[in-house]
Amino acid sequence: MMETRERLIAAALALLDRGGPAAVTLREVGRAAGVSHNAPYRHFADKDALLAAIAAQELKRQGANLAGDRSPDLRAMLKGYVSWGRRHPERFHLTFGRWDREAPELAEAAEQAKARFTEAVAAAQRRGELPAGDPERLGALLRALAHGAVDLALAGHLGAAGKGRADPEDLVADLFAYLRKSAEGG
Amino acid sequence: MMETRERLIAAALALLDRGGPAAVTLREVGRAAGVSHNAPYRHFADKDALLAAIAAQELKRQGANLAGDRSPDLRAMLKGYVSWGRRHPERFHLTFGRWDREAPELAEAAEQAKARFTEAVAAAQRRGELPAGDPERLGALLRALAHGAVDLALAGHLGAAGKGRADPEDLVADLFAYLRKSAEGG
DNA sequence: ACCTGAACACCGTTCAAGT
DNA sequence: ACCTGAACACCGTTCAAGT
Repeated sequence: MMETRERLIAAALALLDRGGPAAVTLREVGRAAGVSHNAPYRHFADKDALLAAIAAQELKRQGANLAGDRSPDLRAMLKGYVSWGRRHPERFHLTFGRWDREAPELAEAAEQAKARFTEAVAAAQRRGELPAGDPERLGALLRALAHGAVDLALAGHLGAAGKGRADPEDLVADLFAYLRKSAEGG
Repeated sequence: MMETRERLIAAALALLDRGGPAAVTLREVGRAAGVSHNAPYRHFADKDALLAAIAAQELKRQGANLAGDRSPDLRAMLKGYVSWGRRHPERFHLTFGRWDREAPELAEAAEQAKARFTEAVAAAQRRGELPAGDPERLGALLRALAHGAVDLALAGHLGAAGKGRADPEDLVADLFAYLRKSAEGG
């Protein structure tokens, strides 16, 4: 039997996916977890803390998916990020939205993910696929593009299907091509 | 004297800036506008429609700011977008967040802004500052980067001040540099 | 055409109390 | 240590009624 805390998180995650943070009512969470509507307060400070726990769990799962590979490929990491965001819009917005201090475990998970990503950028630079320079800053460029492309696509601001249509995957590939060309040209 | 509808939008905008969409309660909006808490329903279908009206107004204002210049500079447009987003986080999230059908005037304002931007991209291409190719797709790359950089910065995911720190403005400048180099190299 | 007061169903949160 | 039922203040929305 799952612990109450885990059941609460699982129930909240299902509600989040269905209708966003507004649909995550503690009453519905409690009902789905088989407890009263204020039992969550024994496990989380408030509703925001419950949502922060979901975000931390998503961040850790993404890290775990990549932990299998000894040195994960940069393109694979970005592809995974993009496809996860498009598959789970509400988790994407929650996880990479604003957290005011909230849970320290969230900040730690984010820091680890960033470090892994920066390492993959440095590896790609060594292979000559990316231009030289501070890998953290180049990594920020790649993360910002992937994040923005997914966010705009989810909001429908990237253009409808047809002529000028560009998927987030296309934009990431475009940026890689420009960066590689820039690296060779130097 | 402002029309009631305008006073409602102005009051809602002030509340949005202070505390996000959750702080925009129709009761508070009505109080600030000097009407009852359900008078807004005479002007907007519901709370979401009121928020959509704010988003449309912001989009139009951004367009009006650029309308002064006959052929607005691409860098200036992106700089304006970034600084607006950083100055008004709640408006940024609302305006470029998800709208489900909502108001048609919103989609129209967004379409106009995109067209103006694509034109500026094409002009920069003619000047040789950007590589050749579909201007709409290259524009999507630039918009996605600027949008993602602002969003990550607002959420605190771009790194704290210090070593690897990169502001959205820095990332936009980096991308321009890579693209120019890529254009020259070809 | 625009506005109001009362009412309804819902929500986050607190609290005294139970095991 | 964990959970419950009742209660409080708040919210979006509807409705009958007013000018």
